[in-house]
Amino acid sequence: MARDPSRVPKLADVARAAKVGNATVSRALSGGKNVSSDAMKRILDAVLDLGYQPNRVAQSLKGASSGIVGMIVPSLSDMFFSKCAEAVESVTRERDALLVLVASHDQDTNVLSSFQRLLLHHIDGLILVRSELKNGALIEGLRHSRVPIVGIDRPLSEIGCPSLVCENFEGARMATEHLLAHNYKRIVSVQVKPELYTMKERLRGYRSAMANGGKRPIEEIIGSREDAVRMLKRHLVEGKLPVGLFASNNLTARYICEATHVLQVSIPREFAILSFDDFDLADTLTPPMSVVQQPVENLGRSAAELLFQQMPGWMSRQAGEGAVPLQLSPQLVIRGSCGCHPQRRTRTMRASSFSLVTTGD
Amino acid sequence: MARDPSRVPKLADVARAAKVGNATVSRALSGGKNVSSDAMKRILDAVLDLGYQPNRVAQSLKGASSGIVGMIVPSLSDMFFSKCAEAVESVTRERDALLVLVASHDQDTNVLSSFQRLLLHHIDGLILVRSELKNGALIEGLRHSRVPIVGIDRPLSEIGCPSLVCENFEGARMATEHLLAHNYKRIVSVQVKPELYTMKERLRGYRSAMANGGKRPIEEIIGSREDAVRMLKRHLVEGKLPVGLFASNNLTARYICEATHVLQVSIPREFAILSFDDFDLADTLTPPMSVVQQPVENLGRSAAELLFQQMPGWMSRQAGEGAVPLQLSPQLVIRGSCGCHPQRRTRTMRASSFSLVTTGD
DNA sequence: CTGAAAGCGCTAACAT
DNA sequence: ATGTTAGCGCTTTCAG
Repeated sequence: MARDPSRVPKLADVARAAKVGNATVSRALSGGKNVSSDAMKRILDAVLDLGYQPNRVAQSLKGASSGIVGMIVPSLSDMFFSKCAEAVESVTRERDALLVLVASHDQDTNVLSSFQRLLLHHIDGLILVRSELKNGALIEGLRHSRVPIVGIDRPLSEIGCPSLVCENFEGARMATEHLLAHNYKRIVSVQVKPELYTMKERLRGYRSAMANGGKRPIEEIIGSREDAVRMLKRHLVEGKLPVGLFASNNLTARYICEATHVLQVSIPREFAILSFDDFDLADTLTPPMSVVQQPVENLGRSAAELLFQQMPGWMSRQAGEGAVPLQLSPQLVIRGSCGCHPQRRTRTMRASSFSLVTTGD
Repeated sequence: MARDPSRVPKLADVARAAKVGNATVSRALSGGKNVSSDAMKRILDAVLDLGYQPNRVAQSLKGASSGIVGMIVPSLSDMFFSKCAEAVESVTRERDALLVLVASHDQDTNVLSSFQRLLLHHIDGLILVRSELKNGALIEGLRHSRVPIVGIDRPLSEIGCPSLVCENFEGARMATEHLLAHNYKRIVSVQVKPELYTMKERLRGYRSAMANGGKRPIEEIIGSREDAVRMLKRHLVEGKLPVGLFASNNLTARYICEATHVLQVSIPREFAILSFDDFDLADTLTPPMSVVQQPVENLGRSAAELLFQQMPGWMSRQAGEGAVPLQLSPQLVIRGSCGCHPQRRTRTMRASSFSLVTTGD
């Protein structure tokens, strides 16, 4: 029978009901060390009876953990980031923590101000996604931060923090090799934001594969659908063999798709495409888009789990369950746009193992 | 010259530096009422000098606002919701508040537990997206909540809170009328989660238009791509006229797209499609998908602004700037899948005004 | 094992 | 206009 209707029970109420001191309740509820089993029982009863839940604000003012995790992403509406965020959110929810999401729009100044804002709220940890870390003040601020930080999509060596990234180099190399196997006249790397870490790595992978194949790398940078149209026009080729395009991420792929649509050119007859990053409807395009698929869900979950391991007072699931690997393998998913015979079955390949998998119907 | 390196300055530090009492600093920083311009100046100097920023945790413990807004969405990785969230986040960021995002996965129990968790963190307000509100305990909890709540995508009449929704009925009616104008043999409504408020409204709109057109409504419910395949097979028609499909949301449209792809049927030769909800790549499909576009960004921003208006201590931008309209008009965007001649230019129509707009190439 | 008491940093009376 | 003081609800010494 719960006591008072409208009032939120506080720790002191529990103490009174259990006929013990405040301190004993506090101890009982956090670890239960130094509490007689008798007192413990009465306290637990009172907690249940009153429906008591500790006030997190008071807890965090006192210096204990706040139960709030921050996450800074470039954008919430990009599928890659929102899937990451969703994975992180599910971990925080499992642990009864809260996730604060902030969009940086790829601006260091936003990252810095958001970070400070988060600190004022006593966050317990931060997940930083694809932040460029150019700004000196930002780097200093992060480096001396007392809250643990885990990165995603880019190493955080500048600030000495762990980060979860996909094997971008391998993925790009694998993709390029696949295109090479098709014997296209030329194979072009197309990127949208070449300054990003991931883009540089993927470019390295592309170059490496091209060098191995004895081909001259051709590298394009676009920033809009219109750019993509101009770029495609330049590469419209007389010969029979189509051009192979390696799109470095989903945005690039989207621009190219839109451009091929505008130009009414045929895929993969005139242009073959293979893209980094999977996306909605990729397998419904005509032809379905072959992609290098990142383990997005896994990146998010692992980052969150690693973060919790580093947050004092949030001991990991099974303590010492093992280190989280910081590099995750992408998969090559062949669907048709690369020029492969459009079959019903999708072929899949993992970067590290190179095993060939076949997925259902 | 900032004082101490590693220590975060507190209000008392400012007071000391400015040679005034704590209370004066507090007053100066919140409204600046009852502070001599002389003291004010010294305080501001000290604040700048020390780089002081008020500790939000202490503020919220004291009972003032916490600067945290909660938002419960069914999913973070669905474009509709993540775009909403992004709009809300940009408003909270403008106001120096933080946005906590929680995924409910359409489960009332999750909504309830998340709501309680949010309350323990003293959130200032809540945005509730498409919650079904079946659970009695949830309704009670929300109704008696002392924090303002604003809904999105579904009215919140059960708990007496305002909500921003799209004119679903009008949008669906408009879409169906458009399909009717094509004179298809039959026009079928397809839905994925008929129990949702939006789906019911859209069904009403569909029925209304069908009744007006003197046609018998045909209503399908699917839950997967396989369902869509079976559904399409059933409707494969002998005659020349294709079947017109009204997909009630983007997920429905996706299933149908995948199904047409599997069945290798031609759009809009055999099946014409018009979908509620726009989505990435909709205009890159073959043929591009005609859709009823919701003003997602606007829904999010308006909901957030309305919420801030209701949060004590966060007076709205220009006080009394006017009431936020709770109904927003969707737009009909014709791209080709409905059977219209695939033109370069996209035709657009707003639900309320029915003006015909033409958007550039 | 337990409880009394001192804050965490801030705000809001209540004096002055 | 300004300073003093009493908490907000909790954790944590520190004596019993």
